[in-house]
Amino acid sequence: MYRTHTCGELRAANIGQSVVLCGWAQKVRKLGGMTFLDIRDRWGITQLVADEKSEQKVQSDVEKIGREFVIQCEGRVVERSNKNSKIPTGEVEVAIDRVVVLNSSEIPPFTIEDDTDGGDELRMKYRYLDIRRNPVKNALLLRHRVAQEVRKYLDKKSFIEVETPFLIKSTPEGARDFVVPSRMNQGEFYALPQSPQTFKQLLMVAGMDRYFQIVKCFRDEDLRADRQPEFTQIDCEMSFVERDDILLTFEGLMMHLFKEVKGIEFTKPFQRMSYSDAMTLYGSDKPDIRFGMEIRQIDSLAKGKGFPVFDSAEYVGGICVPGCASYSRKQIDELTLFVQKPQIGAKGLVYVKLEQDGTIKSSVDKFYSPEDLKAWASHMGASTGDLLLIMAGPQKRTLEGLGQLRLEMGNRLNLREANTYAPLWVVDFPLLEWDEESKRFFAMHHPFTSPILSDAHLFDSDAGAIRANAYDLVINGVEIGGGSIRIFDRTLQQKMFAALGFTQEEAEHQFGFLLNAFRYGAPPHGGIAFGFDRLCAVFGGSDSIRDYIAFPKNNSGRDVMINSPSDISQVQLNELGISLKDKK
RNA sequence: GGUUCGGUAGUUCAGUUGGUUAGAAUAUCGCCCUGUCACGGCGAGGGUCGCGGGUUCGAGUCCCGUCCGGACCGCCA
Repeated sequence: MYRTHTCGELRAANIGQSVVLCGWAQKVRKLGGMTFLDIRDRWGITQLVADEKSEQKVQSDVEKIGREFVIQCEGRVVERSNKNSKIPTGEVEVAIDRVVVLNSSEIPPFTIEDDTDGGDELRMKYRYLDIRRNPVKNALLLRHRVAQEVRKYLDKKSFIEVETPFLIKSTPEGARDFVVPSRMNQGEFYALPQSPQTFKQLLMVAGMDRYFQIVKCFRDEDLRADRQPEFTQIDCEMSFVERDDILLTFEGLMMHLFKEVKGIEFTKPFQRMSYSDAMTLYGSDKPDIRFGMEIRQIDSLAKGKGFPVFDSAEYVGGICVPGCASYSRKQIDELTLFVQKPQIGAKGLVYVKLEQDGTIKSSVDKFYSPEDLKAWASHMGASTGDLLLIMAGPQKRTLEGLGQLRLEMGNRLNLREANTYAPLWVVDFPLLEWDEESKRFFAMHHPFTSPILSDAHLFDSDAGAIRANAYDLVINGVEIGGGSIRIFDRTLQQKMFAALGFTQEEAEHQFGFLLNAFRYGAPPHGGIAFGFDRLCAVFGGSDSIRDYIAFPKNNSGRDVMINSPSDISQVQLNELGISLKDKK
């Protein structure tokens, strides 16, 4: 045994014991006659001390220890004369009897401290050092805790964990596939799964009834702070269920996680909102409902008064920002620039200030009387001291722009507190999405999503209006999970494929295995998948999922620690029957 | 594919209209220091200013190109 205790364990109750600790040297503080040495491991940090009473060898050994040396120390637990209330082991220290350097260390490229001096790139390159730091270490511990609680809850609810293959078949719908060449079948390729979607449905046909898996998924698309090429889902599917059975089961999972991991109890069921309400009120299919500031349409009040911008717009609407009537010209200009960014692309921003003295000032005073503007204010629920921000233009874009402006104002007014959690089910998504470029419908969720059956008659008349029996879980404006009731009827599935522009042959070629399975008695089923990395980040109060992944990739999909992707040898290429195009 | 911000000491950054020997903090090393815990004091070493080209008497600074990194748009069923 290298050690008797961990570095986070010793308390006043241990005083007088002889102990052996192992860990990394965090910091050596020499004070002339005495030396303090902090030793650290996953569990915590303990102060070691050598002074005049220590043997000469101990004193000189301690002085040779540098940062991040791996050391073993034998000593006696003593009470500190100066206690440190900031750390759990702060009442005691270990008087060193013997210290051994198990391994020395080069000087690390950044400091191993909570507030490190290292930038992101460097930390990624030396991720194994970064993980020694508390913030990253704690993120991984949190992730472990969440995973364990997921398994505990789902196991209790009779779900079983089944592994599905990673080397599968490329499909045309959805994200770009990562592709793996086959040596034994030259010229052919596996694809890595974007999710185990079809396999979990096959498991339902196979009678497993309730399946889950905490599983890696792969999508070859450009990255963001909350998107990695490989990420983890909590993937679930249930048989003989309707939508509400699923919502309640997984609302239960979320409540369990919030309680066990965060100590937060939800007493009421999660709010539910239709996709169309989410878009009209929040300009987003993943609204942050921690704060109000809902969008209001004012077409009927704003049009026909001679202001050409509004008169010609498909949609006029705005948000009421509480208490911001005092915003300066400069602040309003900033907001105008914000909505004019190419990412939002608005033409401009109209403001109406409801001043404290009861007067109303706006950027469109020329066109609207104070009475007109008062009508806007009362329609938008504004009161004295509030600021109305109005945008106009094409309906969808303007709503989305207002949605982004709303989030920006929420940030500016600190209305998006990290420790407040507002979960929300968004339901009744459109089944199909029209793509202008290819002039065809795409499945908004995936091709196996069931329409709401009362809408199914619209397949031939107005397919774009069909609502899907699909749902997303949104927490604090982050899409945490989504799923649907699946089609289990062959005729309906064929209508769906037809709407997506698949011929019978194409459908057979791509999804024949699933359609075949459906010939042999598919139960009604549905499921959901949660973004595990995002869920952990939300629990940790962070916008970036990277700290919750032990070894993440950077913006360009590179692992800067192992330097991948990388070349492979000509021998490997030959074996695979692959020749490379010349780079230009 | 696009927009935008950045790249200067091991690290995080500053560096004025283009002008002497490129600075600070921190880390590192040395000396001093008996209760530190962001220890303190004194001192030292440490630079391909991402790379290439251009403008100029003179470029860290201006221009062009390129590489790398961050955020975002497109994309992500």
